[in-house]
Amino acid sequence: MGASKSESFSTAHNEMATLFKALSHPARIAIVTYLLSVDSCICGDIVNELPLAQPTISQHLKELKNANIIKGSVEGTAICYCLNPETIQKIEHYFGSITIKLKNKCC
Amino acid sequence: MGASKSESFSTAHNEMATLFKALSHPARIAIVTYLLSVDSCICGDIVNELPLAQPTISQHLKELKNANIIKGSVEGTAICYCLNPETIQKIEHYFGSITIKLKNKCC
DNA sequence: TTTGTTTATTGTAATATTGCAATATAAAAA
DNA sequence: TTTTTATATTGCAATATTACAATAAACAAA
Repeated sequence: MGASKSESFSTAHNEMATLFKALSHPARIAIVTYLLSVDSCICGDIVNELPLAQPTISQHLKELKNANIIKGSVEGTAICYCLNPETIQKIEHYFGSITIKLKNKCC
Repeated sequence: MGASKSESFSTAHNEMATLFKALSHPARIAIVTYLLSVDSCICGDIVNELPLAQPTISQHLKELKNANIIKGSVEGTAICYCLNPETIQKIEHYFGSITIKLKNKCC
């Protein structure tokens, strides 16, 4: 095997897992952190910032984009990437509701 | 290649990536959801609940445990698993601080 | 048009993950 | 002690991910 049996799980569970998978690599966390720390958000800046080759960064950006964690807009030759607040809030809400449920439990 | 260049990134970035990787599979999301929905938290119940074989569940539980997302305590022959509130709060805080930073930005 | 700049895609090698049968381990029950 | 019950480990096949060189695509500038 090797393929995960995603069809055996609910859409909601698969959606959350997909979001977390997009964030499960240090380079992608570094990209998110970088996008938060700067005003502009040009792809080339990310390539200069991270210790990875340009095709690798492009691949990581694609995964973040596919998961709707970032959005990209064309700015002439360059592409400006930024975080998608909706998706961030979605994840934040997920953990918020877990915390509420945890308060009414013990172990 | 195939190995991620984790040594090129900060400890903080690697730690967050490790937490998200632990949550990046629908079976592990389903386990977290199940633990939140029940009072008891016996391993065998999880095996009955999920559409995966016992060794596979055991492997997923191990990954959640390694990431400190769940804790397990021996109860006779059985093992009682539960969520670790500290780790959940850590992740919740991560997104909380992102949201705050995002409010002071535009795209 | 040609050249330079920026980002994406393709192809591929190295490594990691997933799933499970078989088996091991550990503790309770008989 | 032997048996049963519950969970973990091992070994392996199928698949996915990661990284990057080479190349392509898209667009601006000369």
